[in-house]
Amino acid sequence: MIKKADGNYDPRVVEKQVSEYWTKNDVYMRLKSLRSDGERVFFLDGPPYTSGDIHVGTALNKLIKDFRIRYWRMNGYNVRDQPGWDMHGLPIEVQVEKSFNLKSKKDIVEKVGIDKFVQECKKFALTYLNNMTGQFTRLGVWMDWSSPYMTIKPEFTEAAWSMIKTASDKGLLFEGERSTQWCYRCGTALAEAEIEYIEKKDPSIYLKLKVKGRDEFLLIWTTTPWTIPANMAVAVHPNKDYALVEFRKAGSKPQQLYLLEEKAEEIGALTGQEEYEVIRSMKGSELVGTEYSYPLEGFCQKGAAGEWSWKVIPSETVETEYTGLVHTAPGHGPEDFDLGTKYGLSIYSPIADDGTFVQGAGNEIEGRKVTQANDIILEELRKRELLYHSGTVEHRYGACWRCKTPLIYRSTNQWYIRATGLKDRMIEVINGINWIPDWAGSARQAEWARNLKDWCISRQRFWGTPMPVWRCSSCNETRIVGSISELGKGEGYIDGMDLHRPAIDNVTFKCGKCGGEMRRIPDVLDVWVDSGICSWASLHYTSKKDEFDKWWPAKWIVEAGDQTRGWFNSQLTTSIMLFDKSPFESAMLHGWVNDARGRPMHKSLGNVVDPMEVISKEGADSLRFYLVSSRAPWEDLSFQPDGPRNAQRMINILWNVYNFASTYMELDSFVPKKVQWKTFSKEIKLEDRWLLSTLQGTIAQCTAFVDKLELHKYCRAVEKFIVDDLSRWYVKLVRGRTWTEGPDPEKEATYVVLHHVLTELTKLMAPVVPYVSDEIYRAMNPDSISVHVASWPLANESLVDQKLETDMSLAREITETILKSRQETGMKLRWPLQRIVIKPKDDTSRRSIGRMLDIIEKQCNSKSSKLLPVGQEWEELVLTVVPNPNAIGKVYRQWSGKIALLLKARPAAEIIEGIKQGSYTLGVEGQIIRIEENMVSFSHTLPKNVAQVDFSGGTVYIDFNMNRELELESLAREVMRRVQKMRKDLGLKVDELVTASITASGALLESVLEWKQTIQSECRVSELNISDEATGDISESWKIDQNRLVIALTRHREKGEAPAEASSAEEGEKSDSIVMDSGGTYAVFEEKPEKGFALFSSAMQSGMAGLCLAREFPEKLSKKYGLEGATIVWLSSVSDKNSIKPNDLEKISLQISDFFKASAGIVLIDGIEYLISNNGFQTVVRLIQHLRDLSAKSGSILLISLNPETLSSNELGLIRKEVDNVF
RNA sequence: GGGCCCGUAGCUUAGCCAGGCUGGAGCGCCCGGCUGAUAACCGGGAGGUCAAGAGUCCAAAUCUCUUCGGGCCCA
Repeated sequence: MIKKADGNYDPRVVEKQVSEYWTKNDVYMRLKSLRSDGERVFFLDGPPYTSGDIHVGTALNKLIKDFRIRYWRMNGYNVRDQPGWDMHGLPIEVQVEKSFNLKSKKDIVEKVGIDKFVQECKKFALTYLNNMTGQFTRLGVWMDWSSPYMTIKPEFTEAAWSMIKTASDKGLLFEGERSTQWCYRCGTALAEAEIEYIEKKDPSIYLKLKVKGRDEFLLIWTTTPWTIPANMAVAVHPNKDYALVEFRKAGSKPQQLYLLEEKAEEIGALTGQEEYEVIRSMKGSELVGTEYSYPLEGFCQKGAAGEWSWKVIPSETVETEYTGLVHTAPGHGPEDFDLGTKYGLSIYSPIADDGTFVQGAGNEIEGRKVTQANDIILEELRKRELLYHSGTVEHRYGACWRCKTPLIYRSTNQWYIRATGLKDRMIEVINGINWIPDWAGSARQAEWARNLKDWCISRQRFWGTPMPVWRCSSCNETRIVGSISELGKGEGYIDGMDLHRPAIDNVTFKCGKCGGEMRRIPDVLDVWVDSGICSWASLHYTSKKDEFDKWWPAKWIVEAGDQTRGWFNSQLTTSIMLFDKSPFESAMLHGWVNDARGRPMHKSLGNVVDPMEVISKEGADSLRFYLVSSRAPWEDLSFQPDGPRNAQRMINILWNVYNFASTYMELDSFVPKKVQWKTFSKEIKLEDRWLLSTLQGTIAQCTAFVDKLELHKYCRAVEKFIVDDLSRWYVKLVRGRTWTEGPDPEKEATYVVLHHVLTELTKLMAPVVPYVSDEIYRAMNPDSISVHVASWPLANESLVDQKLETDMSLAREITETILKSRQETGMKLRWPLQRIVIKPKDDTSRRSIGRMLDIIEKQCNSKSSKLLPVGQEWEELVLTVVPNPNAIGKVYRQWSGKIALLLKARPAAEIIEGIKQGSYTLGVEGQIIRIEENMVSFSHTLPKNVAQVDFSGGTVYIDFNMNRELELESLAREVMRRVQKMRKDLGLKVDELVTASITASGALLESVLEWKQTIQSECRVSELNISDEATGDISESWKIDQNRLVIALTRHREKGEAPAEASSAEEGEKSDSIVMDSGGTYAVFEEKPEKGFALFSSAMQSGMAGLCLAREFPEKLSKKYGLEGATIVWLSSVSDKNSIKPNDLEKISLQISDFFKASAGIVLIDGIEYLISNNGFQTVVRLIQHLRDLSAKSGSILLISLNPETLSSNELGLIRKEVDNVF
């Protein structure tokens, strides 16, 4: 049976219950096994980094994945959904360093030791793995959390080694000295992907280099004075125009500088030069070979001399910026390096890995950090009068994305993958991938690939996959280890050993060339290697080739846009090297989640939104719906704090529909399975068919959107259906039907429809709001496991009725038009309209409106409605004749004015009729005047108090005229509304009875008298007094149409008067402490009615009369419980003068009400179960409701004893709601 | 400097690819309604030079070009 919704929508309660249900019933694993025979889909999770809590962006990422996986599964696929974790690398090292309070890389080795440090890193990664798993789970993400892939596992190490071995075999691995981006805080090289660009203020200096043997200078510009010691040359563009310019300024010696000719004025202005003169112009090429003096001669160590050292060299890459002469330090810049290599310059880089100048670099600077050296060097240059100008500049500068330290270029020995060699193939492969959206691949990824650089994969750190390179200490021979079994051949290998540092460093090999000892080089791998190989490492590629063959490559991956240079790139590179193809068939991009103003979330900005906090307030479903619905997945999102709350509102509307449906389904014990669709097809009304049709359209739309991954559009279609179609229209239309008591086919048809719609709808919503959809789905389908096990709904074409949808939308339009007009007129919906008259513009409209007339009438609260035939005017319109004096005057000059007057006085219809017949005649001064068609026109005027409004299919006339009857009814509704409002203000239960006292005058009084019965029943007023001076617990007065209205309400019980619950709880279970107030209704849940009878007899002892209904034979009972003086009625089918048949509820009701009328007393009903099994649960509940009202009115006590085992917990709950207390 | 994305109401956005009714929503604001789904909900209103300009076209938020502004990535 369907159970009523548990109160209002509280996501916290719902999500807790649902997730407990999932866990308890192992729903996820059951789903997986149900799909195990389905077509295989390899979904590959991009591994998040285990170093903290999940971010809203991470949440969005997993949501999209979860959505698609659920959708696949609903379509029968067997999805490989292993989540992954990226667990090595600098961020964790940095945090662990902090936890040990370490200042530098050296400290790790010296103060803590690599072993302990690495252990701590591992612990850290695992801790956060657990933490984040919990958070993703709470978000409702269903992936295989019990067996994720982790980049720290041996299979990853082995896969990485095997990849590097292959790269080496293919000649794509090389070691080389290059100028690389270096983080001196972390003491390691970084790859392109690891650089974050920041705005940084730096020195901006113009330096004069003296041309040998002349009093002329080359003017160069740089932001890094600390690289001047390593200066080896000056580069110029061979084809650009340069000049030797003399600058003059009063009080200073003129100076002659080489620079770009076009920059002369600008550069002169920098130092306030008064005039400048171009001495000589030349192309850059003419400057090539010019020799200059090393500017810091004697101050610091300089690089080794070569043919081109400290000379001008040509370079096509020089741009026309600043002076156009570029300071070249091959040890400190990639382009400088390239130039240096080309011209045989010394790759001089006197900087140690911690960013200090090495010993011997020069007395003043050795041991100093590069940043400190800047000032010292500048000072020295100033002394030497070589500084033309010194200022500052703000520019984009690379920083370590882990620790934010600005990077330096430093030439070091690193290992590279020759990605440049893969460029062309990579672009081909990219073009073969299905990118969502298109431009992610064709524009972005391809663009990245075109600028591909060799990939520096070595890192001088500790927590990472070790580089599989061993090197002979005597002959330098290297060996690349490609597998664990190969490692096993080494000295010091222990079976199953941890493959991390420092253990791995103890494994040595004997050099095959010279017999010396080969030791591993201390580097670890870039973490992007770990994630770059995960598509096959997670499949245990090196040991289980069959798994690889079964799944690889992945069907689809989805990550944020920044992965173009990150994970997309690393995967493509490794995979093309090994397999010459992409490891994924399709890749989707998703946007960033920024703050409300569109700025990225940063701890420093204090604008970070914690998804867990949102979930704890608004629930995971609301967060999910908001994130997915608010825009196209690939666009950035500005996270609005209101967003999840609005989503919750939408879910709440759905919940209200469910609440509405389930309330009545439960009352009527609706069992969906018993319903045969066909049985009800006759009872199904227009609105039912309309909703079913609309649902099919929604299903079709949603499916199309999801297939295109336009998830936002899918969400909007769902929302539109729920809010507009289901809640605002359908429920409104069928409300009336559900109020009918007793069995009623039309009502049941509503149940069938609502049940069907809620079932299909929750399936449709399952991927986005997994919690609430499962709750509602299972409530509607109590025998099913979960909505997530269900199949994705299929639009049923046979239920689609396009015509009906069109007609209904016309009906909605007319209704809205009328309601709007009511509002403009000030005619409340509560006031019934006399009638509406609709004039359709054509047959189509008329047919449409005709079938919808009932609906329109009801929704507009009109007593009647009329649909005119096409072309016919409403006969009640007042037709007015409008004479045309021009036309009349032409024929009957002198009588013109008189004719006009006469025409106006005649009935218009008569004139029309006459003209129709030929002409209309009238007599003027004895003459017959013929009125032709052109002499008159007609206009319609509306009758009094009638409004005319147009809509797309015609015109509607709304009769706002009131008559006495309508007015009285309207006023009565006004009174009822006010009573209800006061009830609400009093905080009464919906079904609680009150006494009312009303003061009214005039029509209002008449209305109250006329509608007294209705007011009482509608507002649950037990006694309604009309008095001159209404008084009660609360009273309020109004003025309605000049008539004063005072309503006073009196509660039957005050809140403070019913402390039974509280006191009994405090005092424990003692029955003598149980307090039953007169007027109350109570239940005793007990297996045998002992306590019930004890309470009953003690009430009688206190002087109350007693009536007892029981299944046991009265005499026996009386003896057993000592019930002397009580009236005992035997509930039995045996005819007896003291017995009532259990199915004769009327008689039972009568007997009890007679008893209550006689005097206040106590009634005990034992054997409620018996009545229920004979009459149905709902009927009995209604009886109890009726009796409790009577009991309240008479100040009696109603006591029910029942065995809780005979009812469901749900039914018990409903009983509980009907009584004041349960003992 | 280059590539890509974006610019629509106070805010968040739909519509743009495939040009065509009066540019739709939600939030907020103002006004009203409803009270047997109700600490809900519903209706109405105000609020738009569709970033700016030019072009194509019978017709441009939509296509083209230019400019401006924001973002991401690369130099």
